[in-house]
Amino acid sequence: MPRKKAAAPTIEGAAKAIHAAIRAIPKGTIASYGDIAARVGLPKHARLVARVLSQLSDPAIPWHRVVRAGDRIAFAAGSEGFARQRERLRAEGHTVRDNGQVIAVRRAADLDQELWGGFF
DNA sequence: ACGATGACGCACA
DNA sequence: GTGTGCGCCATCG
Repeated sequence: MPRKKAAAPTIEGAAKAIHAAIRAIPKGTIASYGDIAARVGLPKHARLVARVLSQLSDPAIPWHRVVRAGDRIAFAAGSEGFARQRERLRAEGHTVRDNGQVIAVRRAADLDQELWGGFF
């Protein structure tokens, strides 16, 4: 059978997987946009993840656990989104500086190593 | 088709 | 540590 050409990922097509990946971030843990994209098999699509979040409708999704590379809040310091995310992150035990830098208790990117690294 | 726009990421000065 | 530039890629006018 003729192989289907690789279609460009769309919000519609990727939203479900991205939602699931974000819901899977444990409480007290943060992950970057790039982490989420890679997790759903779409490396280099961090911006797609951002787009999904910007149009997020389901309030049950812990969007606040998703930060920019370098553990920085994506919103501009001083914006509403910034304030809300900072509140939520602090509520989960993280420290957030005024400039948006997050001193994370735990990062999803390091979770695997935490689970295995100490034993081998 | 083309250029502008993002809740992005990385290299470099 | 901060600012700037460029790559990336789906969307939109």
